Amino acid sequence: MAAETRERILEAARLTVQDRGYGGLSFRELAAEVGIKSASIHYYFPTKGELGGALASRYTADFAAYLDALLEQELDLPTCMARYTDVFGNTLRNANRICLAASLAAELSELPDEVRIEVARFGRMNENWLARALSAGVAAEPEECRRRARAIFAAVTGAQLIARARGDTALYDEVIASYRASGLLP
Amino acid sequence: MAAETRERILEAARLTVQDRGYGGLSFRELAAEVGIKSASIHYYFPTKGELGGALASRYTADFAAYLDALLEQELDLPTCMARYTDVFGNTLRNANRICLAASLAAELSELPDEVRIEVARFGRMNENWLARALSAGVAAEPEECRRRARAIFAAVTGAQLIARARGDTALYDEVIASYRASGLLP
DNA sequence: CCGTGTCTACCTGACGATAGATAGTCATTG
DNA sequence: CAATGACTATCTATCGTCAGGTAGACACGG
Repeated sequence: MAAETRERILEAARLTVQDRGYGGLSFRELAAEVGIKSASIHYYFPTKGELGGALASRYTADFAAYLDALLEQELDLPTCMARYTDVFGNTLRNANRICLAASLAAELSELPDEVRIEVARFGRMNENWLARALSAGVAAEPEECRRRARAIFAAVTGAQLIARARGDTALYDEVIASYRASGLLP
Repeated sequence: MAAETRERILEAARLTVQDRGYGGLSFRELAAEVGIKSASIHYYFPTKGELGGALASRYTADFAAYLDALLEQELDLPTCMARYTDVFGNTLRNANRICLAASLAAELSELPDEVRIEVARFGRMNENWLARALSAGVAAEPEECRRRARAIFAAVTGAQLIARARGDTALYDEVIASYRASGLLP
């Protein structure tokens, strides 16, 4: 039970931000969900900015761990990409939530610096991973891989956002299929 | 000066939401920008939800008007698409703002119903327009046009979001170029 | 084995700031 | 005169934050 409360706070905070944004996250509501008092959250995270930073940092780390394990399976490129887009698809299907970084990016000017930095880090991490995955599959030049990686990350993020805005999860899969058909997605 | 204040409120509110999200919009700050008192805004928009709804509705209408005028110019398809992506690019270059609907979509669960409805309407409008533009240029079947239209709208939205998150406007143009190179964008 | 000190993991209670909202007032304009 | 458009003043709710307290666990010197 030691550091478990800290985990539960981070988990609950993540789910809230993915659904309602950084502004929709309040210490009191969060505390009620976890089953403690709001002041206790300050014990673990002195300020909201530190909570947001820890949250985003953790998110990137978890995401990266999953993706790296995926790359080690040495799947063929289309399957690997399908797994990648599935991560975002599952988030969407799971109570209509979007990528934490996308949620935060929309409110960028409202964020403390430490959170903003983490949002950018998440983007770079995805870009790096995608570039690696692409270069392993096709013999394209590094710069072309990087450009394509950015495009894929942006496109997948957008698909998630507009599918949710329309309240239709199936739209995500349809858009991803269209990306594949057009040649954007291997 | 009659209905002019109302316009100034809507304009200022739009800029704020595009930068800081719906939650970042407050009556007091907005009033200060316009040069009136917060109570006076309630005269025009009794609740925040009504302000948000009017704002999003106006945004969609203005956007649609511009796009329809674009279509009437009967440009070739690549040029037409370039004009379309330029709209989002200009928004981004203009003080690092994103599409109003994308900003709102990220906070979807925080929005009053009337605003949520308008966000979905904006998406449908873009999809409809893009489908029309595509069908005028290439002899593709209607359903294929629609799917492609959705994909383009999603991809462009995503490009805007991640370019801002990374704090690099040039990233948007690069991603758009990559969409074109991969075949997603005509 | 007892007492003292320190640490963890919370809690109570309150702070000032700010949020959206409203009732009532008043000057200007047609 | 009556409608319009803005005002003052205030309400209640909620926000992040903080000072300070407490119950229990653990270590250690005598």
